[in-house]
Amino acid sequence: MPVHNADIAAAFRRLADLLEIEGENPFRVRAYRNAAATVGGLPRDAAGMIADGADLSELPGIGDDLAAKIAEMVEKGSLHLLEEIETRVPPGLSDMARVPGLGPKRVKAIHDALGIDTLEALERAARKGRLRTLSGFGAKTEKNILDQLARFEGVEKRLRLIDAEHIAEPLVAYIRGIDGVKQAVVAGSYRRQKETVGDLDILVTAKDGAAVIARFVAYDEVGDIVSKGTTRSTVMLKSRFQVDLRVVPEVSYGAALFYFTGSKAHNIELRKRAIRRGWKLNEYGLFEGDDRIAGKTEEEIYEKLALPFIVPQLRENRGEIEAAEKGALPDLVSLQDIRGDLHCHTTASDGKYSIREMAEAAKERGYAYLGITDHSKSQTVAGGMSEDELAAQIDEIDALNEELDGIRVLKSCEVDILSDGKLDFSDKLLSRLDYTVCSIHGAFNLSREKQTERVLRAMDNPHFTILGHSTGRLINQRPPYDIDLEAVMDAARERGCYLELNAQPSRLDIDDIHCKMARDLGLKVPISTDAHSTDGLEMMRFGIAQAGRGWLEAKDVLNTLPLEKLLKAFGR
DNA sequence: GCCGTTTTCGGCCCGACTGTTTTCAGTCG
Repeated sequence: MPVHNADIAAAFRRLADLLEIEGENPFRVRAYRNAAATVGGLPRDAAGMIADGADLSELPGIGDDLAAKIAEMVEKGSLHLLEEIETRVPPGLSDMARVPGLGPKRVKAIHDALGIDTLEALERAARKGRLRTLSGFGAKTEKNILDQLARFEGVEKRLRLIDAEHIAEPLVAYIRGIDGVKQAVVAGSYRRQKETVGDLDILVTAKDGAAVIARFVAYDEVGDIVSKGTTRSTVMLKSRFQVDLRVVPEVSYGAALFYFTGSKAHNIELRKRAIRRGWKLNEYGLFEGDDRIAGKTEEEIYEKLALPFIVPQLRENRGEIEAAEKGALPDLVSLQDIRGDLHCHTTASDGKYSIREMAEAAKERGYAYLGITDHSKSQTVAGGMSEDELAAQIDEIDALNEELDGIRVLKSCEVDILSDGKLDFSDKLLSRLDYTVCSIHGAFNLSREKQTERVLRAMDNPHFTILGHSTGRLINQRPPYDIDLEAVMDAARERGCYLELNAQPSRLDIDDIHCKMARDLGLKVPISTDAHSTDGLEMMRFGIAQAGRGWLEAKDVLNTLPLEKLLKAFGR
């Protein structure tokens, strides 16, 4: 069974958990966690890199030992050290360590004293009041553990960025209305525009932190107050979504914004950079001894550290600091660069509006073109068109283009890729289109080899242009199907095809890491909304956010091209 | 386990809050 980066990262994370419970050197533990992040964020499968003779020890945080362990995983599909530790440390302990409030030390103490190694046994012991007999544990800790166990299931899910916005916007508006609040902004993964957000980190500047926090915890939606100090507070909303608030003085705004935006890995790199210069960087500023030499803005912190400003989307320690040093940071694509949308639906299949209405909405957004991509005949549940209906739609679009001014409607179709790799319409009909978006809507469970083969075969069809939502994942609902996107991208480049970045907040497919892979391969990425209504065109901004996280510049995005060049790129 | 502008050993990011202590350990972000 081929081993993928996610498997290697999971093994390293598990190893780190178990080593930590064993009381191993915390820096060794951190090395495994860092390595998990590095491998998980690689634009290519480590297996392929090794096959190509790459030296993985050149990767940041990967030395000879970890490179050898990655090779071992790739070769054998398992890790000897992990198996060995699992014979000493019961696997249930790593589950216990995931209970909020329980860390490696407490888990070890509970296991050593009471022999507990499952969540069930932990709950029984807490109910019987056995935990409080341990030194360092009291009645309150025991109750907290019980409370956490009660809500343990179903809590872990991260919210889609769009859902987080719906919580954050009214909350920030409320905080801005509190007396004495100067600035209030959401930092964290929300500001980095990650596809999902685990909690909200809100930064406030004000003189009297305690007063602000008193009002914050009184917000209507607050369920439980987890902690409440004079500078920070954590609450759990009634929706079980966590919000952290931090109050700092205005002079520290930039430093705090930097600190709470993260990512943690990016922050640590910059702190080390400060240390090398004999300084200290924390959420209050950049300090030389007791003197604050920067901190009011993020820009001055980067400047002092001899770096150009790095936008939040790039702050993942995935090469952005090295790029900044070399003056090679990407100038990220923005909404203003987009000239049109290449994937949307109308009443001809499962959309809500006519072609004309969609085209007018696109024109209002300042677009020069809009591709109409209704479903093909196999998509019966989504009102897929018959051959005759698509033929009629082609004529309708030709006539409409005669009438419309300032926007060109492109003739296309979201054509099903059948399970054998054939396309769902005849070549003769497809040849009348400006381009196609070809998508998988069924047979998700094929093996990686078969699924990849299926798409490559479809791509052999000369009328194949864009692969729609390339992995089929639905965030928090459905995992991606197993497919070798690297092979697909290579094939797409050879054949003049493209992989879509679907901007739907539940899809964002391809993801940031694969966007970067496409960029590295020189493969332009179309960013499309898959809109089923005029409002749906608005989702473009989520695609732009994901593209930025994948380092895409305007030149890397297909639909920044003006109409003539776009048609040329389609071979028309 | 990694790494080098104090470079092959001896460091490794930094601070707030809670609960248990009575000066601090554990956890979290």
